[in-house]
Amino acid sequence: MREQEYTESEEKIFLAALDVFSREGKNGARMQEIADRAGLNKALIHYYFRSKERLYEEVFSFVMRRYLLSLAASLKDNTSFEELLREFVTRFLDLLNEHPTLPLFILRELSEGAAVMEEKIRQIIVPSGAGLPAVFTEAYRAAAASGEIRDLGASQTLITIMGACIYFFAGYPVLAALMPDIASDRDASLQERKQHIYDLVMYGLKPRLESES
Amino acid sequence: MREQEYTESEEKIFLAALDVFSREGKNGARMQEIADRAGLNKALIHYYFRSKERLYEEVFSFVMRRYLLSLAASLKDNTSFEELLREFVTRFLDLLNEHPTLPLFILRELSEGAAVMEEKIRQIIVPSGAGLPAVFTEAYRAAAASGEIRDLGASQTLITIMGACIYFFAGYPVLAALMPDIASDRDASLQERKQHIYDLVMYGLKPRLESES
DNA sequence: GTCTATATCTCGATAGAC
DNA sequence: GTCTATCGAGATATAGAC
Repeated sequence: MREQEYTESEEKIFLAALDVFSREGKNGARMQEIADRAGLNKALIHYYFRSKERLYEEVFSFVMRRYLLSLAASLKDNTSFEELLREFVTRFLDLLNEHPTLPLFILRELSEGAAVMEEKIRQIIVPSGAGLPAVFTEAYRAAAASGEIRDLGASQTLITIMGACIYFFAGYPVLAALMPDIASDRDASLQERKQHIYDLVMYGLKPRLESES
Repeated sequence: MREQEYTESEEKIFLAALDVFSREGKNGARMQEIADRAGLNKALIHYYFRSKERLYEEVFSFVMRRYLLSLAASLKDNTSFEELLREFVTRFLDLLNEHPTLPLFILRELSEGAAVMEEKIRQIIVPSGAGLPAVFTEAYRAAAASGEIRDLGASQTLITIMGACIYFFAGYPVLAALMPDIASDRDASLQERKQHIYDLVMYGLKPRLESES
């Protein structure tokens, strides 16, 4: 929520919780493990955060906000759609690589919380992320209007780009098991991935002269 | 595992477990809820499946196998890469739409199980899914060799396609909160999605004549 | 095979000393 | 603020009657 006003112990707990919740999920996480990892005891967690539920909420809000703000930031200050796309893909993949558990952490919460959390989700997502699709959509429409790209729908395109980025991390265990070339050098595959997504999407959006279907 | 040799009660339990585990995850699921939903009692679950862990494993294996086999099936018997792509996207999205909890169910397990499950994962994935990337890769390489498409890497392209399909479902709560146009008509968005992915990818892969960058 | 009743245990939460 | 010790809810798992 704030993290500025945190005392030293509070922050130790928060960081430990971030770590444990990311790996184990809300239900899988154990207060004891969080305490151990923080180098403190369980009682202190309750002293500062009252309950597991509240601690989790604070961690989730923080993660979600960081995630959306980071995405939104990478969309600002680009001169062309082409530059925006390259910047977005590069920075998004770098962000995910720094925090590989991040996408599943968020997605899992959304599926488990479903109905109950829906309202809370909106409270977090909309303020932090409002800039995200707006900036992208605006840039997309401008580029489409000027003829720089085809209009396949801004939202649909953004979903495709994000999915293409996220799935590399979220689905990595499956991918690695199925594709030896990906498993053999993860870092190289990730770098290739930046170029691949940018290339495929940009090429797919650019109008072509009168030729094939 | 088999489901053929199941008795009637066994199958009731299995189906109830499939339902509950899909919605709640391994840790969130309660044996009591599975028993209630099966119209039986907890003791019987242990009689047939011994423990929650074993029951979960059987459900997970089944889901994973069905998922991979279904994907692999949609790749067979296509005459051109273009047809294969259209068929794959359409059938994959239909599969996910029928089982919207499926992607997160699998992804969650992979993240939680991580190190421990890695070996078991391979035992399930590789046999069931071996055909998947192989068939795609072969078709991709043939099309690339004949000049029908550009060679951006078969694995990278497959990851992009799968990610673009899966994220619509896995990330739906975020997407719906951020994009009013998606939220307003989910079914229509899903149908658009089929066309969008096919169009963007196919157009992005097709070589163009000498023109712009 | 199926049930009820219960044992056993894990974990979140609290009490209370310091 | 921080700790140890412990409670009590709720979950998995088992015993044993039918």
